[in-house]
Amino acid sequence: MSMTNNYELYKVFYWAAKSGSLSQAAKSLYLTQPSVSHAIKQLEESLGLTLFYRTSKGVTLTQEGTVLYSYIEQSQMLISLAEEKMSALKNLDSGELRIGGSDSLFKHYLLPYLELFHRTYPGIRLHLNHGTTPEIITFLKEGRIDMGVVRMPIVDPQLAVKESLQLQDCFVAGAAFSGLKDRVITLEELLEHPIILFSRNSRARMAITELFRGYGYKIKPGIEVGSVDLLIEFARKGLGLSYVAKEFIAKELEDGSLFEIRLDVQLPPSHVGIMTLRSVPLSGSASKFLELIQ
Amino acid sequence: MSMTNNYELYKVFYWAAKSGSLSQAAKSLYLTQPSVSHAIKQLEESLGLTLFYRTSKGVTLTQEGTVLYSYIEQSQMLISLAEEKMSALKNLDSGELRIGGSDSLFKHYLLPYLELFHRTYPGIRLHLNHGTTPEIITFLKEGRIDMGVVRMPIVDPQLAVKESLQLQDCFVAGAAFSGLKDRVITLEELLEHPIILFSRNSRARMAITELFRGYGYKIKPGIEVGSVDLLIEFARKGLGLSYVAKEFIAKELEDGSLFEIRLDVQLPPSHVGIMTLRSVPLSGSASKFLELIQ
DNA sequence: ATTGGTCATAGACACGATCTATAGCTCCTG
DNA sequence: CAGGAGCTATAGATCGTGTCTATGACCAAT
Repeated sequence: MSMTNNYELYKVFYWAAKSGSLSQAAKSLYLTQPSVSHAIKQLEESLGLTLFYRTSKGVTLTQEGTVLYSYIEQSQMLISLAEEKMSALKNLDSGELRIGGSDSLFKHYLLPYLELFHRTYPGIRLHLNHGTTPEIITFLKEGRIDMGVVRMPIVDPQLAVKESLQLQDCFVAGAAFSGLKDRVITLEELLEHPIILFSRNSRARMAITELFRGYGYKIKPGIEVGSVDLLIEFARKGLGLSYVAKEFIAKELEDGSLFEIRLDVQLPPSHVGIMTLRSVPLSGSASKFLELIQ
Repeated sequence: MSMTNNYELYKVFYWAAKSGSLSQAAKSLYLTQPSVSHAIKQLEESLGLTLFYRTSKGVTLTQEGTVLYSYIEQSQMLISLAEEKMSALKNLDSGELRIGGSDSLFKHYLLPYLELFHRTYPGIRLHLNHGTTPEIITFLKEGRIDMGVVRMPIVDPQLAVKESLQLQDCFVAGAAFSGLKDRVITLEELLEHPIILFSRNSRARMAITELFRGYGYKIKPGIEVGSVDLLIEFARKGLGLSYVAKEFIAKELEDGSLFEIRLDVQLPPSHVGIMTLRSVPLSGSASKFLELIQ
């Protein structure tokens, strides 16, 4: 579709026009002067126009050459900017990292890594998209995020999932239920108390519902909340027993504002996985972040 | 100074990104698919980044590729515009023609040619710069005009001058001097009447002064004017005898509002020359106009 | 399973970009 | 005025590389 079959000629033209000398242009381009002379001639022939006045002290643009230069100069600038930008992207001086996940995982798991990453590569813009697991998967497949951080298990042939963290969920309570402290509680007894669970469509919620059903019980929360922070807060205020990953409440267990309820059954651990699209290479920033996490 | 040694790769990249298919790009560029595949690979390697996701139904840009595309697209657009513009310049659909000369020559000599030229090439912008002969020569040497139209003789080794029109200067008068009609007048008698001449620094003025001096007379105008139109107008109003090229007053001679004064000496013809810079190729529009003039 | 599309790879070839060498020109200098 | 130092243009040889053909691997749809 283009009339000139070699854009290289424009590069030569640009340098020749810019420096006003074919010899100078040759130096800038690491070519010899005859090469440049020839290139310009080729360009002139292919356009059917004379672009330069040749004098014994260099070259100057003709009317037509001046017009051409005004376009080519900008075009070269853009390429030059593009190359700078690409170099920045390569060195992770620029770019973006888009992660999907739940707020709780961001806050309680990824936060320190994100901090470190941001300090190491301050030029990379971080985009944190929160959503449910299916939403995250959709985002990923649409290319709107680079990776997703969700609870396992994930079964999807398009996704590469790497298990990265094991969580031990448990029931916890605050001072209001101190009668349950230091004892082993049965599921039956547990269910006599108000239960605080994560909202219905979450992975963790489905897992615990399933678990109780396996033992022949139906778990029915008194309170449903949308964030781990509220699970913790409500338990502390004595509104009920929260079901939450032990790793997320290390501080509260430490200072005694919450205690773990020991059950007569073993609650299964859950896993956090990092999903990426199997078929698609990672961006520079994404692969660097993955590296950093492990 | 540039990191990528071949801008051709960007062209290939552009078409591949634009069409989302290496095969398609190959068709657009009149290449084979492996060539395109290889070119993209080369570009990716030289940038150190992956630009495309390859799938079995084409390619799509990666994050980095998208960034690159945003620059390259514009760059290609500019080149494409440049090529269009160059084509227009070549076909004289666009461009400019800058002529230097005196108002009188524009009006009485060039006007019909300018009209024809403008009708033939309406896209060409005409710039008419008037000035004295030395000014015109300066303009020409500075590259501010493409050609100059002035009275001969011009002696300047840098200039190519083509004689294009012979003018016969003569003295004319209007009805007020009808006593001079149908007679042969001597120079002496002529000088008894008020004379209207062009302003002092003009070629025509210098020529006539010189001529009279050769005959031993000193010509001293009663009125000096700055344009041929005023020469004509003042003569018609009877303010004196104007010295003017016969070719410029064809209409007035025809309708009888002016008549030529016959002298006992032969007034030398003068010539109009078209000057161009000897060392410098003409612009497309300029050479076309020269062609048209002859 | 077959077909038709995609992109990737390998290896051969030929064209053309680039080089060296030289010439012509203009300007400047001793 | 001769000679030198710039500049660009030209000619011809050479080497590199861009391009091709042929083929493979993969995927999706029939």
